[in-house]
Amino acid sequence: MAEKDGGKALRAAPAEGAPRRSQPPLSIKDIARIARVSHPTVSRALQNSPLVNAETAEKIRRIAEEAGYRASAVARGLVTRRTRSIGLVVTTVADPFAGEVACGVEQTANDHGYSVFLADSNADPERERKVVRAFAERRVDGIIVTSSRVGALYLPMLAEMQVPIVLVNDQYPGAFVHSVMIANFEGMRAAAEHLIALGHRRIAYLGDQFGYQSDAERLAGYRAALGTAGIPAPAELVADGDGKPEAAMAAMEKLLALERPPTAVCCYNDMSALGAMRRIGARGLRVPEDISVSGFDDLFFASYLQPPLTTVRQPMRRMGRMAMDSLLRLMSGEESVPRIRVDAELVVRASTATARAD
Amino acid sequence: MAEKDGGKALRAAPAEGAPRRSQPPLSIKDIARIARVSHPTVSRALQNSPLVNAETAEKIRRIAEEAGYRASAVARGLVTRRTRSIGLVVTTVADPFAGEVACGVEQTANDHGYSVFLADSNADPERERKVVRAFAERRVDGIIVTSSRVGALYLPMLAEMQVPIVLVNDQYPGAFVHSVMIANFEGMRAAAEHLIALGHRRIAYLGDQFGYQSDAERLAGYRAALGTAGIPAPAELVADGDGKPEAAMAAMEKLLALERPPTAVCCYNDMSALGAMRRIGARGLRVPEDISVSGFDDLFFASYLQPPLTTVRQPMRRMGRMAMDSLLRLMSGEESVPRIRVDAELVVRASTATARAD
DNA sequence: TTGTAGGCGTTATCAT
DNA sequence: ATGATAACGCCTACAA
Repeated sequence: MAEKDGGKALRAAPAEGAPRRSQPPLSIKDIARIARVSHPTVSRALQNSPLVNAETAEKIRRIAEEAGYRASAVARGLVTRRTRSIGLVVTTVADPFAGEVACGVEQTANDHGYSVFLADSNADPERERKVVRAFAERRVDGIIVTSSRVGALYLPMLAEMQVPIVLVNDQYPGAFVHSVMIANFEGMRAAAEHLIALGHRRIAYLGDQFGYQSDAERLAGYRAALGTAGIPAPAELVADGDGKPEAAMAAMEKLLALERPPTAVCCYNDMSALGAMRRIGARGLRVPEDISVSGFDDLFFASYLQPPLTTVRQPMRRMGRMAMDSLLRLMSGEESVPRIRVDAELVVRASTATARAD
Repeated sequence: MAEKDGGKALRAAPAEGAPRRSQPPLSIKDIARIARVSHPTVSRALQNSPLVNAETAEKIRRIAEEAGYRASAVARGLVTRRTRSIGLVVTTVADPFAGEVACGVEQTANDHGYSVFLADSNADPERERKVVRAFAERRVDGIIVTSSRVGALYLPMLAEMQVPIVLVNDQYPGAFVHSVMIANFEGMRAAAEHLIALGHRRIAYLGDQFGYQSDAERLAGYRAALGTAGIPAPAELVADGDGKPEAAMAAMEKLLALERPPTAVCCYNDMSALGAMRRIGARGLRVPEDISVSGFDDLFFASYLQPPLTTVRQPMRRMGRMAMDSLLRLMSGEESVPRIRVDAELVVRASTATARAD
């Protein structure tokens, strides 16, 4: 029956300390032998090619299914020169913003048959180099970068790979890549206007010194709101955090130590707001009675804080999906994929209130 | 000079709508031609094989470096039958616990030259099937599963792949896989003992009905503490959430509606505590004055809540690293990789206090 | 120390 | 409609 056996049974034991698979996975030739057809026919049948007899195709598919055959994506990638995999770079997935975006990216990717390589850069140049190298070697078809603290040389390195890149909320001057961006300016302006409408006149901005473009745009939105209302925004009211609670506490400390402390604070993001609120509480002051606080992102915990946080919502998961959608189009050769600007939405909760009459 | 050219220049334009790379990546043969050696020599040089002349090797490495050559991991994977990639399954990376674990996994993986495929299962059976299929086709060398709500048939499917699997905080009766587990029992018992020491006698447990083993063990720890202290733990004081704030609010609601509501609540995790505290606040009650609340995990926001949350800390990132360490050993053929039990640490903050004298 | 030959598991290009 | 054959880019014998 099985006259020639292809030597599969003879295959030597795996080299050096790595007998991981007891049985090597079935190959297309195994299926071909069982089905008594050539392996190209199996290939065609499994791809639902019309070039193969319907019955034969059905039979082959049944056999493959029963045998638990899984075509090797690595072999396919070698010949087609497309791996159907993408690289996703984040500073750290442990960051809630990055996690949400990653979730959206991953879902859309999977829906379209793509797998996602995850890479945390940790804002470490050394690690960034390794990430780029790894993605290049893996021959990913495209790359998405988000919440990056990436150095200036990082992106060019990625660009050398000759694959499309989509940035989420990170844009660089003269960017050579596509992007999905939240409306930073308008979002923060709305937050500031909200505080102004509540009667605040002494409003601080607690920023992210590593936020690059995002921070610059949000700061500009804050300034625009104050400017339009004829409210001064002295330099002392602009404090630098780093987008995380810890640094925000220190920044808030400075603001509270001012001769005339602010009655309201626009924070760069919710993580900063977390730190700011904590520091305010530690000083024996109350939010919003003594100081109003607004955030940016609307992370899952925002509505559960005490008091619930007024913030500017980003549809993070959807932005991840949009980024992947754009990447899919770029990968399929589309030239005219638009850069996307996503509207931000002010969500008013209880951390902002009418200014004290002081 | 270049007599035979291998036809590279003749290569037809990429098939159907996908001219993604303007230039195909350099191959090992390209480097060989430039260095005027054979490609196996290049291969050896790049692997720092002692079998190649030191000078030649140096020259080859220099040329490869200058040319920006990146060996194709997909071609290598095909021949070596090891992809040096692993699959990481989470219900969703947007979950803070999963994010932390993923971060640890990713770092350790990268440090050892492994790449990580990320897959969100979303607790959706359909998606779970796709994940398994994708990992099988990608020929991952190993798999890590965490915070899974996976169905009972899911794990066996993964097991069919014949690659090592490591579970983080998920264990099944008669599990055939390795795992890194937090000390659920001892951790929750410590939390309950802490509340008992504060004088509480009416202590509730707000669980996770999908938490399987984790929930069962934590519940047992809670019961053990109460039992030892001779305190009753009637069924009405055990409420079911799902590990997320929303459901915890509903569960807390039920507890508050009891004829004799609890004076303290042990929550399955911090996300549940978030919801519980919110509901308590919404009822006009105060934490910890009226009700003490404890969590589990010590997520980043725990210490920033108002009041800061008393909780049982899991070293999540480290657990991710440990899982990857175990997987590395399993992948290299080690037989005796121990299952790991990680100690949990009670972190007392301000959400728990002396019981009201009622 | 180096080169030649073969094969990993697919898909693609020819024949038939 | 199907089968033989040749890549894809790399690694690993074995030969020189």
